[in-house]
Amino acid sequence: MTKLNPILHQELRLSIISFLVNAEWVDFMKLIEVTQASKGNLSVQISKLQEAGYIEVKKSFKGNYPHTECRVTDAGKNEFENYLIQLKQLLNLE
Amino acid sequence: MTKLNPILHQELRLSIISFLVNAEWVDFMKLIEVTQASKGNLSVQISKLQEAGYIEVKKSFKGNYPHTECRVTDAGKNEFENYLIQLKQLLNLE
DNA sequence: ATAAACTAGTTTATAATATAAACCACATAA
DNA sequence: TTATGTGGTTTATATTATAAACTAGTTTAT
Repeated sequence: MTKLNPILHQELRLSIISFLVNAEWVDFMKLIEVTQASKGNLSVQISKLQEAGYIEVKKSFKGNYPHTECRVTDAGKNEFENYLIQLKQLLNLE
Repeated sequence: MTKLNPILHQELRLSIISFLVNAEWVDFMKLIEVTQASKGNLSVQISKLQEAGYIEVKKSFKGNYPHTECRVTDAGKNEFENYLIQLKQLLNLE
C-alpha cells in the first residue's frame, strides 16, 4: 500500500504547499487570504511544514510591522510530487 | 475555500471507498488484503463510513464463520465524486 | 498623552481522530 | 480438552487539528 505522507495529507498544509509550488515567496497574510484559515491554525501548520523541511520561513519587518514569508524548498517540492503520485495511484486517477 | 469532506480525507477510508466504487460487495478480509490495515482499524473505519451512510454493511455467516461485506451506497459514490472534484481543484490537477 | 482599536502573528487548551493492542465468541485441529 | 485459528469489535493511548486567548507592538482618535 501507498502510505501517504502524513505531513502533506492534511487539508491546510496541502493548500499551503499546493499554493507555494506555483509561487515564490508568499507572505502570511496572503496565505490567510488564499486558504481562509485562522491565523492560529496557519501559524501552527507553517511551523510543521518548516520543521519537516518542506518550506523555508523568512521573518522581517515591513514598515513597522512584522512580516513572515514562506517559500517551498526543493525537498518540499519533491515530497509534494511524490504525494501526488501516490494519491493518484490510490484514487485510480490518470 | 473547498473544505474537503473530513470523512473521506483520511487514508484508510479513502482506500476503502476508492476500492468499493469499482466493485460490488466486498468482504472484510478482502479489504484487509487490499488496504493492508489492521483489523481493528478497518473495523472502526468501516463503522464510520457506514454511520455516514457512505457504505452499506451486510453481516452473515459463511460456513460457520462470521462474514462481513461492504458496498458503497449512492450517497457514498456522490460524496466520493465530489471529494475528487474538490481535491483536484485544491491541487490544481487537470 | 492616553485610550481604543488594529496588525501580524504565537501559544496553549480542548476536542476530535487515528491506531494498535487487547479482547470476544466461536471453530477446528491435535 | 486444550491449544490454535478465524473473523471480527472494543477501548486505551497517542497524535492532531483547531480556535480562543494571548503577545508585542502600531496607528488613530481624543
